Amino acid sequence: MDEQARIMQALGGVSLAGHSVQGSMGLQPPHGHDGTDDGRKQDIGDILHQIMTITDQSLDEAQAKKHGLNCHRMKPALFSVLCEIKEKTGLSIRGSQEEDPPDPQLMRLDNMLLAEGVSGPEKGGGSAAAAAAAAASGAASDNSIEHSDYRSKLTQIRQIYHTELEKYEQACNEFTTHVMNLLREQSRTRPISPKEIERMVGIIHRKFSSIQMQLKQSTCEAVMILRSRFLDARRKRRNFSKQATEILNEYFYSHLSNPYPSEEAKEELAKKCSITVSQGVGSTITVSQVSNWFGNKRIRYKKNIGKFQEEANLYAAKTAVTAAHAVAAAVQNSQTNSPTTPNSGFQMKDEEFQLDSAESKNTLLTNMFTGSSGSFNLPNSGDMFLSMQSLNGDSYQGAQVGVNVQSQVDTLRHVISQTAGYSEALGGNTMYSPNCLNANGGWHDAMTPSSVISPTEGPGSVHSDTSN
DNA sequence: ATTCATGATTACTC
DNA sequence: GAGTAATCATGAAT
Repeated sequence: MDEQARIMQALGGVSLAGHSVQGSMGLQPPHGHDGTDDGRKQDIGDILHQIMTITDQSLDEAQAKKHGLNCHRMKPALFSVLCEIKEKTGLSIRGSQEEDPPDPQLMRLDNMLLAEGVSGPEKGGGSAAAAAAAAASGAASDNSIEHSDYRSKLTQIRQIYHTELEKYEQACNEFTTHVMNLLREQSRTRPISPKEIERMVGIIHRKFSSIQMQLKQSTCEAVMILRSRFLDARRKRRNFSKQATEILNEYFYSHLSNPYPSEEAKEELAKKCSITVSQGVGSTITVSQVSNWFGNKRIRYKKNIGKFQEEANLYAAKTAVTAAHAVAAAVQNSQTNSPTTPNSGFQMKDEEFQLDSAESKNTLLTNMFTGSSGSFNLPNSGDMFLSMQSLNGDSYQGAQVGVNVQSQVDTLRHVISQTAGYSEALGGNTMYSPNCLNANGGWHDAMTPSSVISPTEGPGSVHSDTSN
C-alpha cells in the first residue's frame, strides 16, 4: 500500500525526475476536456480509484471495469507513468541486490565436483580422481580393480548428477517461461517493465540454483562416502592365495641368506603371484605388496625363528627336490649327449628324490635338519649334502640323498660345469656360509641375489642357500 | 567370542 | 627411498 500511496501522491501533481506528469507524458488534452490541471487531476484520480477498488468488486464487474479502463483515453499515459515510477522505485530498492557475489560455499562445491571428475569434461576426470585418491592413501596406485570399481561408481554418481541437473535446469526453464508469459500477459493490465520481468527471472534462477546447490552438496557427500569406502577397501586385508604365498615363501627361504629381492625380482614375483592368483579370485599382487610381504616376513622370521623352522624345512625340501630334478636332468643330459663322459656308475633316478607329500618331505627334513640359529643348522657333514653354486651366483644347497655321494657330487659338478658351461660360476665356492643372520640379527652382510629367475632356470626352480 | 595369522600402515632410521 | 619395528585391522580357525 505504500507504493500505491506514493503513486497516488506522485500522480497528484508532484513532478517526477524534474518534470511534471503532464509534461513528461506530453499529454494532449483530450477532446472536449476543459484542459485545466484540476480537471486532469480529477480524471487520473478517478482512474486510480477504479484501479484500487477493482479487487473489491465481483469478477464480472471487475472484468467490465478492466475493459473500461483498458479503453480509457488516459490509459496509455498512465500506464507509462506507472511503469516509470515502478522501475525507479524498484531499482532504488533492489538495484543493489542485482549483482550477487558468488557464493563461496557454491564455489567450493563446484571446485570439488570438478576435481572429483563429476562435473567438467566427460573423460579423464574420474580416473584422475581415482589416481589421486589412490595416491592419497600412500599406497601404490596400480590396483586396477579397485580403480575400476571406483571409476564405475563415480560414473554412476556422475550420471545421476547430470540427469538431476538437467531436470532442474529444464524445470527452471519451464517455470521461467511460464512466469514470463504470465507477466507478459499481465503487463497488459498492470505496469510490468521488462526489467521487472528480468528481475523476476533472476529470482527464479536464484531459487533454482539453491536447489542445485543442494544437489551438488548431496553429490559431494556421495563422492566423499565413495572415496572413504574406496580408501577403506584398500586398507582391508585380503589373504594372498596359497600359491602366491608359496611362491613368495620359496623365494624367501631360497634366499634366506639375503632375502632382499631386487626391484626386478619383486616385479617378477608379483607377476608370478598374479598369474597364480588371477586363476583364483581375480586379484593381483603388486610390487609394493611383495615389498610388504618381504618386510613382514623378514621381521617375523627374525623375531621367531623357531616358529618358522618347520616352514623353512618344508621349503628347503621343495627346493631340494627341484634341484635334484635339475641335477638328474643334467646328468641324464650329459650321459646321452656326451660320449666322452661314460656312465660313471652314478645314476640318479627321479624316484630317489620323489617324496610323496609335503608331510613326508617335512618329516624327512625335520629329521635331517637340527639346530636353532637364524638359519637352518644342518649336520656338519659335508659328504651328506649336495652343495653347489647356483647358476646365477647364489649359493645353492640341495637335497640330502641319504648316501655318501661326495664323489658323485664331484663328478656331477664336473659334468654340469662342462655341460652347461658354467665352470667359472661353479668353481671356487662350495659350501655356503653358515648363518643367514649376522650377530646383530641383520641380513645385510650377506651376498645380494640378482633376480628371481636366472636365464637358465626353469619356471619352478629356486635357489637355496639354506646353510648349515 | 577368542585367538592367531597376516597384509597394510606408520614413524622412524640409515 | 628402502628397510625396520611397532601397530592396526581383518580373515580364518578354534
